[in-house]
Amino acid sequence: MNEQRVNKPTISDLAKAAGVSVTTVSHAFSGRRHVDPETAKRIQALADQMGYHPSSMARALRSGRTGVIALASSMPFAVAAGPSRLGFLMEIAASAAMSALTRDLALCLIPPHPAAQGKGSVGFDGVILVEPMRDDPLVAYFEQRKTPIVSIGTVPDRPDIPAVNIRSRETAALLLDHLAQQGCHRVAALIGSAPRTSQIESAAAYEAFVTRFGGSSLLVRMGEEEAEDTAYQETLQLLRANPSIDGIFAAIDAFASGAMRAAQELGWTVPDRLRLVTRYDGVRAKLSQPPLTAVDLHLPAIAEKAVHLLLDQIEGSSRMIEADLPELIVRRSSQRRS
Amino acid sequence: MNEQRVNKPTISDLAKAAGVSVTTVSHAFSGRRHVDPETAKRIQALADQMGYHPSSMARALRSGRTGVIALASSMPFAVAAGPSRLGFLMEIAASAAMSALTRDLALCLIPPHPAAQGKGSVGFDGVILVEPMRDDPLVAYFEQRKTPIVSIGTVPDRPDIPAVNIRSRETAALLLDHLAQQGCHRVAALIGSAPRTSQIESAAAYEAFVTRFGGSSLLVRMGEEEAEDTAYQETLQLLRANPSIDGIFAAIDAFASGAMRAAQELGWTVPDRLRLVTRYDGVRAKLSQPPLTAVDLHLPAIAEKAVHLLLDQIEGSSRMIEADLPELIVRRSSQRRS
DNA sequence: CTGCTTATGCAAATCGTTTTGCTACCACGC
DNA sequence: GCGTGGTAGCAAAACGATTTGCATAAGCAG
Repeated sequence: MNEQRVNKPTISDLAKAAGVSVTTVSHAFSGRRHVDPETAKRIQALADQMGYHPSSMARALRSGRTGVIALASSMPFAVAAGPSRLGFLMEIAASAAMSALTRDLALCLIPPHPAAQGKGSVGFDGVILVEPMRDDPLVAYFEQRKTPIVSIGTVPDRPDIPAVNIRSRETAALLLDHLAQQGCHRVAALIGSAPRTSQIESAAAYEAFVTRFGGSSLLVRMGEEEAEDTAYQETLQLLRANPSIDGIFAAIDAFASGAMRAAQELGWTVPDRLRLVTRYDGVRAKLSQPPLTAVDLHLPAIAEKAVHLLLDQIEGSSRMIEADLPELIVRRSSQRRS
Repeated sequence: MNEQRVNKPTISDLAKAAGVSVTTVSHAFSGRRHVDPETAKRIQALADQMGYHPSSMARALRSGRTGVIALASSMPFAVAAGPSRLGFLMEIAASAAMSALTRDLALCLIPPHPAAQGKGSVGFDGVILVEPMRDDPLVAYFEQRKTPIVSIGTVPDRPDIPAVNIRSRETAALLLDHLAQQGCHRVAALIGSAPRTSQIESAAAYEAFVTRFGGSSLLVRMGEEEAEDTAYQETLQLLRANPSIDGIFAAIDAFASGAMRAAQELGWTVPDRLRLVTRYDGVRAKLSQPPLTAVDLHLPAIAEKAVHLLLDQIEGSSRMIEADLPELIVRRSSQRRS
């Protein structure tokens, strides 16, 4: 009992070794109360020597914070693992992980695994939801567990949930205006059918664009699964039925890839016969042939804001944050003279 | 003190409500000891009604397990955040997160942030290292903290650290043999200079290939930062200096992208004039024009094995796991007749 | 009735911190 | 001698679960 285990030294081991009480050691580390600099130095040295690290679990229990936040998307990773939206989610994940770590938090990836429903043995201090849908079960789940939530992209119909507005309306407007400027007269839109704010606002921006510039609306809504193939099929139909189309706005980059394939198959050259633009400037946009005009959404900044907001949320205050304005990145796929 | 807080109900709240002791409640949940089915049912119902969830922190403290494992790569995310190896790492991350969750573990992403050196307030039960380098500081760090380690791709010079062998030698051999079969006589190799097993074994496989088929070695080693541009530059030089080259083996997909650009700029058509293959079958390989012949490394399976192995490791036993054999995916970039 | 087993439940110790009172002790001015 | 203030440090009570050892009761054979 009073032997030292092979295991990690505890605070009381350290206290004993230093000849002080555990309280003093604790204060020496946290600085919550003054301890004699001499003593503090001795404790520090001894701690290093013994390889003492305060137990995160004990600290968590006492403080009520695990120091872990979660990143969750309602889009099954299995779907995202096709190259579809993996890039988008993971770019956020990587940035959020960095932001979290600089605040001494760890970031957990939690896939919406069916088996994980009831379980989830780990407690999170908060969760960042990526582009949740209307009535997203993840929202319900975390609200029931009273876990603070921050959303990247507002939660449709839930203005009460703090979110980082990723400005999907502005993004869509940017792209559509660009197409108009490039001389497009008949622009179609490929938009996801899931009720996420980005898709809802993209659709709204498109409708506004159509009524402003005249012409009938050519909006195709489609599911996110098998996004590229679906978009391929739909675009084939769309272009055949509407030979006057000269521009396409794809609200998801995988849609753009599919549309590009369809256009090429029909012999519509991009950008001469058809201009094609998409929102997310990921690998797809960059590597496409020709490269796709897209929008820099400032994802790392958005992730950083989300972490920041979540921390506020955990500590009580709540508010909404606007992301930086998105910026257009013009590439060949939409330019007047190739 | 005896009032119920606005906060989460504890086990003793529940026990009081059910009219039993905390012990009984605990047993009812864990099943470590028999409790009357009647009582158990009542407790369950009450728990659901009150929204009781056992505190993960208390459980962690008692059991010594946080239920959190980490995924770390020594490749700065900042580098990976260019589209370079993001795909590779993140595909593993997504899969590992799923595997972890099915075992009731959470997976944390930990970027090698400079500021995170001394800190890291969260305790991990174990860590999965992705393709660590020789003398990787991450290895030293976690060894010092006595955190169980499992590596994806063996740690060079550290056969004692349990790892999932991702069979880089076989992967390289597969690709090189394919090139030979396609009629290549003079194959060059683009290989990363970081001392990771994948690169070391790729180089070895290449040298073996060269000595077997004759001809001189054309191996270019280059850094991982700015991978695509570096490869572009190096390939330009390489092709100009060696017009007889008819095949390139790129050990990193970003290298392949750069090489492709260089070839196209020099007017070497792929695959007619030059056949190009790479290891990782990610977005780059699939979206490249022409698409790249690559290898299915079975990353999800590898991630799953890593999690499994780590769990063994945490519980004591230790061993090495072989990944499934990699499989060639032939695409246009390397085929004899386009 | 005694002795033995099985079913059920409880009280208390434990995990490693943080935090709250409280006690010395010293020095100073009156 | 005595209050007053400041400094250093300690003991003990949380935090919320799990687990061990013990207690009670019932069932049953002898």
